[in-house]
Formats: sequence, C-alpha cells, structure tokens
Amino acid sequence: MEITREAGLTVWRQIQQIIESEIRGKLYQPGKRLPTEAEFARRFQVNRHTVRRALSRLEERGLLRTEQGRGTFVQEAVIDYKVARRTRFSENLAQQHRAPNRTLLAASDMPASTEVARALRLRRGAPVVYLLTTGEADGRRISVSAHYFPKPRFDGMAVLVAETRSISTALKKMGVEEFTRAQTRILARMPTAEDARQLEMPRNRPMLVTEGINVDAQGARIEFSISRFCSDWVQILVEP
Amino acid sequence: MEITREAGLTVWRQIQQIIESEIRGKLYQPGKRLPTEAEFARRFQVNRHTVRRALSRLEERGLLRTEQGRGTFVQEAVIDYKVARRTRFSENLAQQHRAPNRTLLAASDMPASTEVARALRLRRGAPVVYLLTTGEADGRRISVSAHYFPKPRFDGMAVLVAETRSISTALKKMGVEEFTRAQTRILARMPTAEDARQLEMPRNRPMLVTEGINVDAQGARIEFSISRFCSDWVQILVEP
DNA sequence: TCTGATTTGTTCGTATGTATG
DNA sequence: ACATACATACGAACAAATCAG
Repeated sequence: MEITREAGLTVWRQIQQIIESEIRGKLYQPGKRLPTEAEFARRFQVNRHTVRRALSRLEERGLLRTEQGRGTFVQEAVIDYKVARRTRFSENLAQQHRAPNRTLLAASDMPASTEVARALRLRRGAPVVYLLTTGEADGRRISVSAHYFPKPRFDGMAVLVAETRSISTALKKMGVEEFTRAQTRILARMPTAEDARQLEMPRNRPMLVTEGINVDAQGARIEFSISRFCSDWVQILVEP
Repeated sequence: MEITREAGLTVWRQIQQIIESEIRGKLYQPGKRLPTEAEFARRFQVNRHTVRRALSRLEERGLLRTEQGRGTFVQEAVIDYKVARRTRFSENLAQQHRAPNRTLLAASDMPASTEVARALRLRRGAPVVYLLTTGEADGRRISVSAHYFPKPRFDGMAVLVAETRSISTALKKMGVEEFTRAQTRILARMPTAEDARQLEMPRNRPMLVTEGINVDAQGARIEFSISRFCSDWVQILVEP
C-alpha cells in the first residue's frame, strides 16, 4: 500500500482506509494494541498529526479505542444489552451466542436509602438485601450491578445467587416464577476510580448506567438494580 | 471521603467531585438546599473560597443553583427523555411541564449510507431526506438529531418541519397519522469538537446517543434518527 | 515509593493548495 | 488579479497517563 500525494484523495483518508482494511483483515487482532502513532508516521512518511487524524476517525466509527499512555487498541465487537419488559441477563446474552455468567462480589443487609426506598416503595430505612454482582460474557466482565431486594421476603437471596450464578434462577427458587421490568432509567457518566477498577476500563471512557425496577406478576416491586457498563463494549437495545 | 493535598488533583477539584457524587447519589435531593458554604468549609477543612470554587464549577455545569442570601440548591434540571413504543418529542416534554421546541438546522437530499440503508431497509445509495434539528426545552438546547426519511415519499419534509417546528406534526401533514418506535439503540460516547459545539457542552462530559427507527401503522420504516444528548441534562427513561 | 521511558493528548505556529467572490 | 476563507499537512513543545525497574 502506497500513499500518493497527487490524487484527489487526502493523505489522512488514504491512511485511514489502509488501517481500516488491515483491521478488517485481522492483521491486528481485536483487543490487541496497534503500532504506535510514531510508528505509523514513520511507515507512511507523514507527520504524527496526519496519522492521528486517520486514527481519530476510526475511533469515532468504533473500530478503535485509544488509551492515553497505553496505546491504541482494536475495538472488540460490542454487545447489545437488550432492555425489554422481560429482560433476563443470561437469556439476553445466550441469544448472541455468548457465554453468560454472574459472580457475587459482596452481599449484606442494609437499611434502604432514600433512592432505594422510593424505587421499592418502602419506607426510608426499611431493611433490604444488597448484592453486588458482576456480569460476564465469554469470560469478559461487562457489567457491575448493585441489587436491592426487600426484606424479609428475599432473605437468603445472597446464598441462592452465589449458588445459581443467576438472579432470575435465584428468584425462581424464591417462588418468583415470573417478573417484568417496570421502568428503566439510562444515563451516562464518567467512571470514578472505583468504577474503572471494577469494570476493568480506562478512566477516560464513558460508562452507561441503568437503573431498573422489576415487579412480580402481582405488580409488587421485588428488585431495584443499578448496573454499570463500559460503553465501549456494551450498547443498550430497547425493544418493545 | 478524604481530601489529599499531595496528589496531582487540586483540592477544589476533589471537593467538586465529592459533592457531585453526593448529588448523583441522591444524598441531596433535587430542589433541596445543600449545606452552607461554611459547613462544607468546616467539613473539608478548607477555606470557604475553596468550597466556592468547587460549587461555582458545579453551578456552571447546571447541577447547582445558588441564590444570594438563601443558599445553594440542587438543580432539578435533569430531563427524563422517555422512550416508549409511542414516543413524541413534544408530548414527552410537555408532560414534564417544559416548553418544547424543534429547530431545523440543515436539510438536504443525499444517498443512504450503509447504516441508514440498513435501518430504513433500502438499498445503499437510495435517496433519502436528511434533516439536522435541535430539540429545546425551556429555551435550552438539549438534543441535536439527524433524521433520515426515504424518498420520494417524504419529499418536502424539510419545509414542513421548518414550518411546524415538530417532526410528528410534519409527518401528520404528510399523511402519517400514527407511527411507533420499532427499536432504539442507546450508547454513550465522548463528544467530538463538533458535538460539543452543537450541544453547547464541554468536551469532557459524556454524551448519550440514541439511534431510533420509527415505523408507520403498516410497519413500513419511515424514519431513522440519531439523537445526541448531553448526559448532564438528560436521562433516558424506558417505559413499556 | 520514586524515576525515567513510552505513548497518547493538546496547543502553539507555519506553509500550502483550493474554492469563492 | 486579488483577497479571503478553509482544509490539509508539517514541526515543535509540553501535558498527562501508564508502566517497568
């Protein structure tokens, strides 16, 4: 591949197309680091700015991800996290042929905060079961979630979730055959240091945060959850 | 939460982040008064000027509102942008008692890109009407959207949208009495320089991006739209 | 814990070609 | 022919994040 400076096409566009074809041709593997900007600049005999312009366009399009001080990486395929009336983490990912898994990081009883109380229609300070879990797909951590269940109805959730590695299976064992998602709020924010550590993501990439309320067949609120995703790996798909 | 004076981060930035996380964590309820500047100064062991600097930055970003002689209040500015089967920008905001408006920034005919063609079920390169609009609430710009409509069915949309200042009203005048949202994809990313300029937001705050497909009563795809929001102002609320 | 090397991110300035009126 | 505006490209320097020793 050669860069020409006479043709109508600008230099940075030619470089963009070359790198893009090399990514699509799997010359650089997903998740792996690309050559540095300086190396590209040497290879194409251009200024680093010109390379940066090409890379930045590819980043906008989602083919690349750059991390300050670390390098430029080929973006792995994004996961569509479906949100619908009936949303189950494991079914969600199984449909996309990805191996799902849920791991319990922490569990405790605590009094409901104002936010949790309002979501579960409890009094502030009422006892709830708190679980902190991670969701994985193909062994990669894609979400960290806080779950709140009203006590005493859901005493013992922690043990069940740890055993079954699934919220929906644990709920079934607690006698909740069917549940649906009443409301989901979605927002974006930058990760705190702890968010970044838990999600194994860089601090300069945005997070998607979903706050969801699940209700049982009778309409009683059984779970409030706050899930955090790295937006580089996960998009949310809303389907009626 | 502790303030450190050694790290690279200035003291007022640390305070800003702590207060911001407390606001986002709903420790201070929207509309309610925050602790006084003097109380913050005591708590963080800093001068009141330092606290004021943190607060003033949060006010710039719209999270706070200060009133001389009364105190500092959490701004209830976050707009819930509802996404449901039947989503209308104007009804959406009218429900929240906010004055909605839509402004046409640009309009043209163009051939469908791969993405647009797939969304509208057209051949790549098929002619579409492209509109760039802004959505406003209470005079503040909250979204910038690109809309794509298939030609020739929606020839003349640009004029109608400019006149009616509403997509749904314009569609009605084109004979589309009823339409529903078939799918919505939601993602977060950092704004480009152009995004930031159009949304009047800083470069270091994340954006929420929604990609939506609308279909008419017969199920034909009539619109593909990509909307960008500043996540500081807007959250997305998914309701079945 | 500190230091230096590496890598990306940002901001200057300069020069050139092209399209427009 | 000239002025202006804009995008492209190069160069230098420094800031910020990361990482290995």
